[in-house]
Amino acid sequence: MGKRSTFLELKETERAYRRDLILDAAMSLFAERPFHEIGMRDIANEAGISPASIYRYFSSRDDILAEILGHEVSEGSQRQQKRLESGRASLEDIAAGIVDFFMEKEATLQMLNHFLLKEEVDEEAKEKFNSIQSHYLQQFDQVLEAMGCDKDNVRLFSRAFFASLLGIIMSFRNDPEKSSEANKKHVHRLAKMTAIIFKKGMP
Amino acid sequence: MGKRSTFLELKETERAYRRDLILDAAMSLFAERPFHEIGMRDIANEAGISPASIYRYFSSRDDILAEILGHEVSEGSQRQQKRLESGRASLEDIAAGIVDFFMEKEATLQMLNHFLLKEEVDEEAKEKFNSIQSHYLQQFDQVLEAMGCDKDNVRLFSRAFFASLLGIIMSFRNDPEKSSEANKKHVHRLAKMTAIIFKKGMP
DNA sequence: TGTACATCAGTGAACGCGCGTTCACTGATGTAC
DNA sequence: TGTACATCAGTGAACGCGCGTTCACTGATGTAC
Repeated sequence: MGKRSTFLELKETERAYRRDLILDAAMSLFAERPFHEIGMRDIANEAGISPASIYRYFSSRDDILAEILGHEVSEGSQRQQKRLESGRASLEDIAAGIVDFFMEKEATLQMLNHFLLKEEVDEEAKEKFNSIQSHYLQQFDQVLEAMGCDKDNVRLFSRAFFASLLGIIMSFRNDPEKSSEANKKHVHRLAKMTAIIFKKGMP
Repeated sequence: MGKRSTFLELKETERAYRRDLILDAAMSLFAERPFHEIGMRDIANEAGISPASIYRYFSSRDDILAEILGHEVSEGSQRQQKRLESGRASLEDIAAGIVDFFMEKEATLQMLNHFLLKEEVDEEAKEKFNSIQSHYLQQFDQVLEAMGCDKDNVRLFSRAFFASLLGIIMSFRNDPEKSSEANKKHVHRLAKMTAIIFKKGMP
């Protein structure tokens, strides 16, 4: 049985590896273009396989989106941790990090939005998204605790703060009357101000 | 020439009236169902005309959306003004009003989002949206000024505040693990807390 | 060593549906002379 | 009073396209005996 399980494991490893190849292909596309424009055929093409093959590894498009969002969020989380450990991390820095993250990853923002707004997402993907969200928010609680927020009230506070930043990014990231540089600056300014305000009001 | 212009005016009035009928039909649909589910055929049907006819009055679906959003926003604005004039209007009350407004009008929230996120909107609709947005934000500046916000710094502050509320509503309005009542309560709590924090930090 | 069978990655082509928009046309009403 | 013409609301049907997903199949690899 030892040998047999090794074979099986190998198979699973290979399978997981191919799965990742598809995800990588998709992620590299999403890094370039808005996510509405990227279909299963594009992903398949980029990965060098046929569209039908994707469904051997993922149950739906939303499933892929959720998976990618998970990757991105966990990457963002790690950056946040590092910033925290490096010491230089006021609430403003945290906010600036979040802004940078999303301004750099338009597709990720759109995916987040997709799951926050759409209702006919398939169950599997929806659950993945919920778990990503609650996982991240919990981690964010800890970040704020580490910044000195009162432990008993951190939950509400951190959710309000995070969602506020998200709203600011979504609302002002793309004002067509300004250049993209100017927009970035504007969002940063708003985020900084908000961070300062929240810091003053931190429980 | 007096008579002729009267005829023309009459015609235009009738035309505007028919236009409004279409908008009313659309609005009553959007009040019931999420806006992704409502197509031109549905609107035409509700208005009792053919889909093709709609294009005699509107240049595109986005055009209708922008128009409706305009109506809704101006209604919301009026409510806000009344609340302000009635005296009972702390920053918390303003926030609660905004939350109520959007929680009651899911489709409006989705339209707002649609214009904030999509990029291939036709020019006419885009311009309408921009004008609605900047108009509302300006009005919101005045509201905050009336609450005692420093005139020189009100712009940034009011934008940050409004976008924060929007982010909170979008993020937590629809947590599938809670009932819709519980979600509403949760959003209200977050909004209230945010309002208090912003009040403390008001320039 | 050989044969029958199971498993599974991979695929080209098609399914199915939705949906915004346009086309070519009809019919009613008003205008010019 | 009548005729020719312009204007415009309104329409049924079709266009055109996108796109997620499934189907029926092939081919390679491993397993059982």
